Amino acid sequence: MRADAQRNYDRIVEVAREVFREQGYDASLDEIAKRAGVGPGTLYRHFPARENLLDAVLKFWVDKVDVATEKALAHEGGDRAVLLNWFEEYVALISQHKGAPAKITSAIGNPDSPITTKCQVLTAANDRIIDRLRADGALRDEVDTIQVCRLVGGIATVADQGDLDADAVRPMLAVVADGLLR
Amino acid sequence: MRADAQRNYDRIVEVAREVFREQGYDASLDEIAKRAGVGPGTLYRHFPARENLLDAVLKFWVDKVDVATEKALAHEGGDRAVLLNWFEEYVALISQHKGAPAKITSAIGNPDSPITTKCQVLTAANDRIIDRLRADGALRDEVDTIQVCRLVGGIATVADQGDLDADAVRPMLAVVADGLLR
DNA sequence: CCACAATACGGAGACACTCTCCGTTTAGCA
DNA sequence: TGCTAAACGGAGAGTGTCTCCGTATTGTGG
Repeated sequence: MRADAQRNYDRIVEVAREVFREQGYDASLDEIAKRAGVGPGTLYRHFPARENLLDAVLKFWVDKVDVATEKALAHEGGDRAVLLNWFEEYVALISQHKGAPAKITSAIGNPDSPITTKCQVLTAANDRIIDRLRADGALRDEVDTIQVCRLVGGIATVADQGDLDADAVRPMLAVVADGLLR
Repeated sequence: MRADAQRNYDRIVEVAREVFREQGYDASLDEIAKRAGVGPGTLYRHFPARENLLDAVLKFWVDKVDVATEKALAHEGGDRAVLLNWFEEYVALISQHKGAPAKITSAIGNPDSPITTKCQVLTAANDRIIDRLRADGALRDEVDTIQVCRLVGGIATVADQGDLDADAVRPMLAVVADGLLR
């Protein structure tokens, strides 16, 4: 990639991260272009669809997922506490900005999505937690990773769109956890 | 209301019901106006916000909710079967058109929403099912109606946005049911 | 160091949607 | 039938998406 192109690409992603956080995932792309000091044509050449921009914005976020997974695996307490703690982390991870939980969750299990690699990171993280709990014999047999991602993602989506706080979310996560544990 | 106003109102609702079903809840309101043979001004005078139109579209739907509730209460089988059967009905009820599960679920518990009366119908229906199961001593103590609506609504939202079919939804509903039952 | 592809830029503008304002029309009553 | 309150409807302003193409920049080979 040419040096000026790289510069613009990086600048757009940086600005998009900021604007998505401020205004949510529905923010105007033309405004992002303007704030980044480029024309709309430049933005759309680098990111043909909004989701491609989201994918780029989530680049460093992958590391956060890994850190959170490690922390969850190292969590003190019983299986239920581990699972609940992870669910809260998971919700926080996919709720970085308004509209993100829905976008991410609906992309899970869809290999054609521009953010499919990010979804794989998430499902892999869930796999690790689930494997650990399964090794303890704590989970029901039919538990499936993608289903878990969707269940918790659904709660995150509802919380995002209905402006619910953590106290309203926790008991819902507990229901799902209890439905998964033996 | 003047007779011509009533005529236009009814016609708009009728067309909206059709268009929402065809194109989802995000359909163009100007197109609905055009198809109904009225100017956009007329549509917006009757329905200042999109949600007001949704509210009107859902008028007869209330009866369906009541019928479905009766059927669920009369369901043969144990408590788990009753609950699962109701959840499937519930998902179907709020998934009449694309985008509806999210809109309805995020309005639950929000008295300022234009569709708040419709949400009350839904929560009342859930109350009846929950009361019945609670009378059997089948539910955990901390179960709360609004939480149940949100949990199942979250699944419906994810299914709607990710184009999941009933076979993918059922096991997720089962997890929630198991988390609610003793 | 320069010329010249190849690459990238950017903004004008087409298109779509939302929503309002206000001049015109119509219903229904006296 | 005539009058007034109610309702209509469409032009158009505002906003956002996305493309096309003339212009500008980069970096390489001579």
